[in-house]
Amino acid sequence: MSESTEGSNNKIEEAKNKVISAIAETMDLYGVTPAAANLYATMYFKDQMTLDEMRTELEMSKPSMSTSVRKLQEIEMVKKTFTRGSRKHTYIAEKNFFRSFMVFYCQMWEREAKMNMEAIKEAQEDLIAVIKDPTSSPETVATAKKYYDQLEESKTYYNWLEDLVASIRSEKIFEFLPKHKQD
Amino acid sequence: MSESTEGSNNKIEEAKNKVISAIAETMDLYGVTPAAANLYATMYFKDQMTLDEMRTELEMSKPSMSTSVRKLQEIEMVKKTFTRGSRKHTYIAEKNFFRSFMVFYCQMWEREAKMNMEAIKEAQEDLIAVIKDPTSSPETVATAKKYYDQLEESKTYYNWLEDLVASIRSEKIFEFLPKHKQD
DNA sequence: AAATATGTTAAAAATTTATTTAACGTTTTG
DNA sequence: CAAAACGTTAAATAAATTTTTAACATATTT
Repeated sequence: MSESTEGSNNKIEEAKNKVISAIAETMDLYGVTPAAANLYATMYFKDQMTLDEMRTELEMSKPSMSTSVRKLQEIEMVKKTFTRGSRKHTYIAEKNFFRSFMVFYCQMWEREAKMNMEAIKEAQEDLIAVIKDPTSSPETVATAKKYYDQLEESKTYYNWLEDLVASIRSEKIFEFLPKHKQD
Repeated sequence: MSESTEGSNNKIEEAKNKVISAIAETMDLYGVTPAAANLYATMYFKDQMTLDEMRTELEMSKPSMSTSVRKLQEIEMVKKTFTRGSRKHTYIAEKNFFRSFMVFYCQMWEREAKMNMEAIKEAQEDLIAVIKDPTSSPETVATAKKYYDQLEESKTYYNWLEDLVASIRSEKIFEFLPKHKQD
């Protein structure tokens, strides 16, 4: 290879590294480990990778790569692919950020809505019992009512969150907010 | 206080605790410390609190409360209020989850879009230089073009994220996805 | 002005999380 | 069937984060 083409190749690596760093840094905030974040960002520029390639490329241990790739599969940012002829498992990165967004946030929000709604329902049942209890003092009943109403009010938010999830899953959101190029 | 009203009050505490636990647990995933998560969830059922009340209620150190409350102020889930007559600072929790959602995600997504767009722009400049460089081999040029196109494609996503942020900030999103009760 | 109240910063300790090394279980190859 | 390849699990180490204790700065009261 000529020396100047080697320079061009280095420049390509440099360009990739800038994007890899940025992706990995923002992924940190998504609750994945640095290893997983770096791994995904690296795979974003690869067609497919095996565990051994991962650990060579990132200079990390194999179990670390194994764990990271599993976590990435959970949030569907990486898929396992069958490669005939190879004993090694091969993995590819999901390169469509829209799909990653969908899976990640829908999972997260659904969990949040479900958990909190469950707790709210139980709490409201308790509060109703207090309100109906004839031995509760008027102040106690008033307090129970206040909290009941506050919780009732908050349901609006969780309903909305669930609607948001549904509109993303069904892709209806893209009718309201279309995908487009430019900038 | 009669014994049965005391029981009712305990029941109210129990009801609150269920919701506090659920909120705190989901907040963990939002990148705040357990102390901050518990603090917010506790404040959600209070009118206002001082640092000393916080540490009494959560049985934690004052610096921990001080740090937590500052973090919560950053993401605008807590505001400082002026209470005349009191030397102590008083804080109130933002109880409108819609507003918390807006501030938190808009901050997060804007940061992500900005950071990654910046990196993409720089990377694309590098890649164009490689493509234009007459000493680059045809394969190198092809590779550079491939990455350039991949990055160009991904811009669509970041543009969309920014549109999403704008539609949340302007509240236009609620025309598409209205807030409503029921369930 | 001294003593107290309030909140923050800095250093230390404790806890949690991430990563690695080592061991293990399968499967495959020679 | 023994040896090697591959991946995972478990225990140990390393690193990072969270929380606390202690010291400090500022303002307020007496």
